[in-house]
Amino acid sequence: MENPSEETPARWESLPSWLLTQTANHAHRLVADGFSSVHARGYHYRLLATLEELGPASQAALGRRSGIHLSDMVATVNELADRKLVERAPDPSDRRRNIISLTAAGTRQLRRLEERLAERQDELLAPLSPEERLRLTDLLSRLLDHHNRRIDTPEEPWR
Amino acid sequence: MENPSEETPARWESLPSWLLTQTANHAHRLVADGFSSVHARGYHYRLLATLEELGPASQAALGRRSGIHLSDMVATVNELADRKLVERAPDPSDRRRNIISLTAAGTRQLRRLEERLAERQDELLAPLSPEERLRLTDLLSRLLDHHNRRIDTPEEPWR
DNA sequence: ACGAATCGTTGGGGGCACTAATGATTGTGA
DNA sequence: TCACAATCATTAGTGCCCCCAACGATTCGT
Repeated sequence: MENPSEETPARWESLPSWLLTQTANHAHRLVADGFSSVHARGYHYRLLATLEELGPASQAALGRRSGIHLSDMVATVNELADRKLVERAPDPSDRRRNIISLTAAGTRQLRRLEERLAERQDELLAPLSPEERLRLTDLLSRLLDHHNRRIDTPEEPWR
Repeated sequence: MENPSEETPARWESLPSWLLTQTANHAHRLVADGFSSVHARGYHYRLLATLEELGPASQAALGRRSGIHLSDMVATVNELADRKLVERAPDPSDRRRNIISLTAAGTRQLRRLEERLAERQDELLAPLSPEERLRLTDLLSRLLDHHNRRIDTPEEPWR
């Protein structure tokens, strides 16, 4: 029969979905590690970065741009606001909304997070040559684009 | 590492760690979706597949092989045993151990899960040509190998 | 025979993604 | 203009995967 010993690769271990999710686990571990060294996690970075990109905006707008679910936005803003990295103020022109804005401390924190993030990219791709890194990011970008489109799909089926 | 200049997507969206984790999210969604159509999740598949590969084995052995944490093994085995997909019996030769074995129904379930899994691989890689798929899996495999080695710490420095 | 290691189990936690329901507010169109 | 629809913030909860600490019971190594 087979080799019943230890180093045989399980069947699923060559499946693209497995390779992808497991490699992503490592990536996540690396990045989360860097983030945790400044007491942050992914959502914090995503929110701060989106805030810098958009400028002051409502939680809903930030959620749409950053991919953070509206209901997770609340806690994320709370956490950042507690640490004065972000400010939450009512929108006078639309009383349903809060306007979230970046503080100076928030900007500094964002810079730190970007540093940690950049450091880890190299660690993540360590075994690949520069050309291979480009190929990988290209392939992944295309996959991601494809699946994002399949999900966003603003409905237009009529006309 | 170039400057993507105009029409900047959010800065982080071109980072390898982002591409990887987000693509993995799509992969996970696809697969989990297939699994859930037969009332299963990733751990169930991994356990059943490992069980078929190893034959009856202890929970610890199955955990090591499948990458499922020992403490998660308990619940996973419980869930599968409740549905008679797996059997848990004491090991007479080592009373610390349980011997887990696959039932006929478990094998049938495994076949179903493998079907769902295979179906989704194609969906996942849809936008890529056959050559590109090979390149992607090759690159990912190398990344995964690299990071797995850095973590496993195979104990052998000793005699 | 002793301490060290292993096994199963319990009971947590963190992070990310997601759903449902609610009250408040704003918009829209008939 | 007024009823209805849509949006916003919030709360409360789920699911999945990964991980940690501690425990009693058992077996192993020396």
